[in-house]
Amino acid sequence: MSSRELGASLGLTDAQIRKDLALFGSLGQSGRGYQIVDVLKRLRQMMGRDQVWPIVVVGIGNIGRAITSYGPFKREGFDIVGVFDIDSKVVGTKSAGRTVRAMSDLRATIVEHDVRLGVMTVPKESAQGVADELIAAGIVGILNFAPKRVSAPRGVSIVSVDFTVSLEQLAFQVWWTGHTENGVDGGAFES
Amino acid sequence: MSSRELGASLGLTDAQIRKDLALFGSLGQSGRGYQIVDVLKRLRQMMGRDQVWPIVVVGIGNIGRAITSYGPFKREGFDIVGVFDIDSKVVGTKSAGRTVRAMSDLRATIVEHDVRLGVMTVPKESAQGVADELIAAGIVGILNFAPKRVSAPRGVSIVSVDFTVSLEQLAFQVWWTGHTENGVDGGAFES
DNA sequence: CCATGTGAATGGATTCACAGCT
DNA sequence: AGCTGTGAATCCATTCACATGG
Repeated sequence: MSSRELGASLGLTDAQIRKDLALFGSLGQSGRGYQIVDVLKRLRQMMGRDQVWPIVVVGIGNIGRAITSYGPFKREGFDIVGVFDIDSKVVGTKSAGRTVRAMSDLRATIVEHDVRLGVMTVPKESAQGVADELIAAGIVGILNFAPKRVSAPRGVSIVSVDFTVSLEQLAFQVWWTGHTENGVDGGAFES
Repeated sequence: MSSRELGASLGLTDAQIRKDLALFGSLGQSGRGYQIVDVLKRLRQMMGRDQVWPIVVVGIGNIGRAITSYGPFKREGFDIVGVFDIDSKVVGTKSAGRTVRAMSDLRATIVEHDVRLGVMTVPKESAQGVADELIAAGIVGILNFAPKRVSAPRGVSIVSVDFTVSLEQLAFQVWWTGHTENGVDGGAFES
């Protein structure tokens, strides 16, 4: 596939594609374009995406259940090795086939599976406390769904998902489109 | 508050803050800084965020329920005026105090409340179909939670939330941090 | 001939630095 | 003095354009 084709399907110019890919070495063949399967493999290797990441999910409310039953994670190399909740009424029940365990089991699971990533779907009141527990147990990356900033020591990454921000982004695009008759350039991920 | 303080708390330079705010007019006072409450009010007005957006939610599974019970939407000016599902077993039940309605009621609700935004939390198989229904009923912005690209005609905005992307972002940050001993600059939304 | 990889040119955004206001 | 708003300088990403390789 040529950089032109690749770019067209991603909404980028051919030069952009070449410049970016060239950063990772000479992945194409002059006159022939890119062997995309090989390129993907190379990129995945070089960006640490050729491994399976074990993850834990803490907080089995609506979002927690949605996460545990979310198929695409597996295919993208994420393996849920434990789901946890504080609430003793929830502990012992099943979520997407997995038994919910008590927080007291957290550390053992993390150590056993060498887990580095945790998904946190808890109420905002518990967010910082649970984050601290995760970090104390050895987690170095947290995907946070609570609408609350969580602080963590250097060396621990936090990525937050805030539905409100996404909805605001959408409202702005709609407003702007109606306001100017010009669409918003959503970039590569517009749809 | 001065541009320096504002910048520090957002991870930006003072010059950046001043340049950006100046785009919207002279919102600060020389020698005194910015009156943030006023500035926020001005910005909200100028960016169409001083109105309440009625929204509908389609698909009352785990994510749909999470959305309907998500408090911050209300505070940020989004008002859920209807929740819908295809499944007749779900129709008539309650989600966060709201009765789930049949898809046949969708258009009437949208017209009645002049709804322009829809949140779509349906399986990926139904995503395009439901999107088409929403658009046909007059929706011009869709927040899509299905792990599937949805196409829409010009003039309709789509914002997709893909948990996998967020988790990949996190995994990359963690990997990069461990790989280089340098943290990743997460920008303004790092935590 | 076709398409990459890459220096050079371009353009837009960030930073500098300071006149002017409080 | 403290701080804004803004031209000028600087930086950096994108685009251009072409020498080189298949």
